[in-house]
Amino acid sequence: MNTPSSETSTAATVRIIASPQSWVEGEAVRQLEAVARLPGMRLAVGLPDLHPGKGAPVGAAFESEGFLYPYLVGSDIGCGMGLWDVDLLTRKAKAERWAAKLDLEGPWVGDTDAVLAEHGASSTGFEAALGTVGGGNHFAEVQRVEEVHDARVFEALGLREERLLLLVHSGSRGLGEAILRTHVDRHAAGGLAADSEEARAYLTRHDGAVLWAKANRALVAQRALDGIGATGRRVLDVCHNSVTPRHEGGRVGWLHRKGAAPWDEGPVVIPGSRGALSYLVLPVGTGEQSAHSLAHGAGRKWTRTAARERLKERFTAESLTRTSFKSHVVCEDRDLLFEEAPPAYKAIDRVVTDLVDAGLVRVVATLAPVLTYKTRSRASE
DNA sequence: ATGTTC
Repeated sequence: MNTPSSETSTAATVRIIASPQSWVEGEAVRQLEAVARLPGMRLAVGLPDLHPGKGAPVGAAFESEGFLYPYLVGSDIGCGMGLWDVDLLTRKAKAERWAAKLDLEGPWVGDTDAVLAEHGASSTGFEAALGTVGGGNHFAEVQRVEEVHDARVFEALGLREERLLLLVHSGSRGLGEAILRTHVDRHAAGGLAADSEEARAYLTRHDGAVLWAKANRALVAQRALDGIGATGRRVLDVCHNSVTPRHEGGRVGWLHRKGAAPWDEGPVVIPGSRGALSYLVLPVGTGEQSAHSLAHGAGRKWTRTAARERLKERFTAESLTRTSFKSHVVCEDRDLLFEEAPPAYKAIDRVVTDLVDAGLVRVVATLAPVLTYKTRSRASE
């Protein structure tokens, strides 16, 4: 038998950061292992919200060398979470009134070029979607502070227990999808040599989409704040779908995040389902074991189809527009309401506990939903 | 996830 060496050992390290209590679907693990066998792959990490995706798993981070993989980033390049401190007291919240009126559908009427420029982004031809949350698991949510666990960090962020917050989950809409399609048409799920012209071209468009998505979250926030008659200050904004270079010891590693929040960009919010707490956490430790990444949410437990089938038997659509927190959900797409219902997701407290136990984060505060905006009916457009 | 299913 040959002595193992770096030359003969090509498989990446596979690591799943989840306690036995955190249920992870077998298919997600198989997908993680398949990604680990791709050329150049060094490390494949599943976070506790790991679940199956289209070919590659979601809730995962991958480090490669020499090759990068647009397919692993997926179509929603730049997707992420932004948190705003709202200049309004929680006791002044008018959730029911806001739920009846708030409307973020349709193109935003204003100077989109100026909004993009503010965020270092430029026009792409997809500006009709700028300022819209999109579909799937995207949302804009007004939240209140449930409990402060680390007052020092909470106050250092300029936050106040009695004030509302706004969390926006959205991405690059049709732009990222178009960028991935260009790649997939030619290479399918195959990667690109990192030093190739095609890789440079992809990364240029990718970086543009990351900035565009950040601008999009800011405009969604502005529209939502206008809708509730408030102003806000952005506290944080992190991307969980991207590929970025990491320079270590003269080598360049490519860090792919697919539904994985950054460990190395300060505090992040890890949202639960739309009927659960969200966690404001501070990354701690070294981040090495988790590829400098964190869980990005609760993680889907049931497929969209399974959620529709199971939950339509148990709940009326009307009942799902209110939550156990007495918060309101604006979701006039009936199927989406069932697909995104809380039972379709894993328990967020377990996911966050796993991150705490792994020495990756400290909980700063928990945030409870007041009003979740998913979508108004298309008929109103 | 998606100017989706003109």
